Amino acid sequence: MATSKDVAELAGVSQSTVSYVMTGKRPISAATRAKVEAAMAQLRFHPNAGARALAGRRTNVIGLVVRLGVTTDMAGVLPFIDTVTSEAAARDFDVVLVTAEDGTASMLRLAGRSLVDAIVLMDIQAHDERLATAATLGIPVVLIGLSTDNHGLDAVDFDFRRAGALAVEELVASGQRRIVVLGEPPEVAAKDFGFVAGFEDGAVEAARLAEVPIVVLRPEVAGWRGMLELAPRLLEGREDGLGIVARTPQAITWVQQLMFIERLEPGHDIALVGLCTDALAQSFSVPVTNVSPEPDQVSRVAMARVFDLLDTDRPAGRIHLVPPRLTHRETTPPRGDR
Amino acid sequence: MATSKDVAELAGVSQSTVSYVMTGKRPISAATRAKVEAAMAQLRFHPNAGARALAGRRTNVIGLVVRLGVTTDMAGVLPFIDTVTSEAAARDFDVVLVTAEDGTASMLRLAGRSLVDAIVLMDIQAHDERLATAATLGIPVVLIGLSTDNHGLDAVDFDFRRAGALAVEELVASGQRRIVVLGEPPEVAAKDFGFVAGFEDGAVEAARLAEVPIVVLRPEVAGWRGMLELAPRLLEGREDGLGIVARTPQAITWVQQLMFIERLEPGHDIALVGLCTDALAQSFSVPVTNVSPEPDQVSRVAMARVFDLLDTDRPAGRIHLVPPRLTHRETTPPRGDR
DNA sequence: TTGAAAGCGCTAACAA
DNA sequence: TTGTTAGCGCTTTCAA
Repeated sequence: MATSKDVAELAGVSQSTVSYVMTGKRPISAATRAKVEAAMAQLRFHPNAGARALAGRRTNVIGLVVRLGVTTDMAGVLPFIDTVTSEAAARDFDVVLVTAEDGTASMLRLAGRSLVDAIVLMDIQAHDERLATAATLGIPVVLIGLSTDNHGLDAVDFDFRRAGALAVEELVASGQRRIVVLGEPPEVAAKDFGFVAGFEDGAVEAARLAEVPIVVLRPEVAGWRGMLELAPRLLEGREDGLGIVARTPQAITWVQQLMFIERLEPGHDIALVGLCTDALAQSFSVPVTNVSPEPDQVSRVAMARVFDLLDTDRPAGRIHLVPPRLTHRETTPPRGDR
Repeated sequence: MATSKDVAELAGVSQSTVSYVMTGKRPISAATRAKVEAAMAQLRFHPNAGARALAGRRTNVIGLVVRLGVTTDMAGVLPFIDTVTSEAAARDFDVVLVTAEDGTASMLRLAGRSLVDAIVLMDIQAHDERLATAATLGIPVVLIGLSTDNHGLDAVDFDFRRAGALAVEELVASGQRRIVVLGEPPEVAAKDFGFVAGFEDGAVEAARLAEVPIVVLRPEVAGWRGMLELAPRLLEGREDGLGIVARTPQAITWVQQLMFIERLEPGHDIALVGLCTDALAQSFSVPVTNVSPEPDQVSRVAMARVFDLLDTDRPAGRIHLVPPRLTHRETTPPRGDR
């Protein structure tokens, strides 16, 4: 591998000039810059990351800490990971991905070894033991998700509360007189994710304001079994106009399947709003009216925060909520129907 | 952050001794080792990754190059990513994740900057432009997936051909007299993934050996629409005993939904074998007899190869195929039925 | 069994 | 606008 010294020699300049051409931290004449860049290209020069990190104090790597074990739905995390890496790449940063149940040790390692410049922490729980550690790392940390105590760290999240409200508002506006929210099975609810409660609270509050009865149903057991047990209570009172809010992709699938079995027509006999990405909403046999959790948007904002904290030395502790977006599809009647 | 020099001073030894305690590359007396380790703990010492990479020539980081854009199913990649990172962590390695459509530039960067010690390349296509570059990187590269020309690189893959055969064999053994393989919509087939052809070839070959008619059906358009158009041909001749092989999670869902609509009972009126993980197979309303693509196993073997190439200097170019595993569930009748 | 010292390849003062 | 030079924190000869 060619070094910056090689480049300097070939270009007939000093090594520091090569460095300044790369970093742009001091003015370089056009002629010199051209010579250096030609030499770099000719030698296929890449600056050694280790040396760079050692001398400057930037690694150009950020750490992404995810806990896949706890994550609600697998497919759901990927858009975050994807957007985080692309946003990083756009700034010439790389991403070290850590998948650990308890990321505490990993974070201490990443920061302690000066392997990364900043950390993005995902899957935040209402009571999250990792945050105390994260706050003492000495490098910027941005949370994707909210905790009851963010320990002064910047946080970005989807506005789940507003999302729950939006789903209910759509159902009410389309004429439904009874709302059911399909909640989490006990394993997930026990995980202490703030967004589950937030979504449900938002839904309940919106129903209260609209003076429409609402009930949150939670399967006793996971899987289709739990869904079947819930079916009678779920479909109860549907003659008056029933609106179902499904909080997960899995729940959407189940509701659609249940309606097939019962020969109920989505959007006519029963209205359904799901919380899922647009792509998924469109893939169902009957396209689902959905509230999108905007993973791309959330990740993009989180990365903007990261670079913000890296460039300027702003005070941290800000919270950014990404608003939900509802798209009307075939599982809800046109507004004002009935 | 404490440095190894600080540790050396506190322990009353030289800096090189501290280094040797960490690397274990020369014998250290028990007493000295104890002193040094105490000092390291007291100072919360973490060796600086950049300095280490610069002086030694190991970064203890491996690169994982994925192309999420092209990937067939999103949820399917996560187990690979998860296992790769865990296997790395077990060896005190970190993973830099790159998501790029064309990973060529990324690989050159990762290797050129000496950011990683080795690379794992995923989503290999039959004709994969990236492999020529990968082969000249000067660091170990292990492929997850097969190409027509592996360029002398080590490759690990699931045995899709055998998997296709296994699915058909199960259906034939359970008494089905006609086999339909539900293939890919045109966008995916066009991606030139060897595993699609491999799976289908394996299925066709097995049917030929068993002298059972087989047909591969490919939806014209993506989504449920394409599925509906296929329905008549799919269900054709089911009176004689029809066995369906669904190659993707999506296809399994569709087949189950179609059977619901047609009031056909899976495992009785029609037999179904799906290619998907055990976890997914169990989550369907009727648990699906499945062939598992064993992502954990594949990733584990791939990582073993990586460390093998890193430690010893073996010749590369080996191919490892992970055998499929079929689990009988409720969508196929007990063997010998009918 | 241990220490001293010379770099690894870059960045960033300090000079000119 | 450019060059000189002193490190960054580790690994690894070479000596003892």
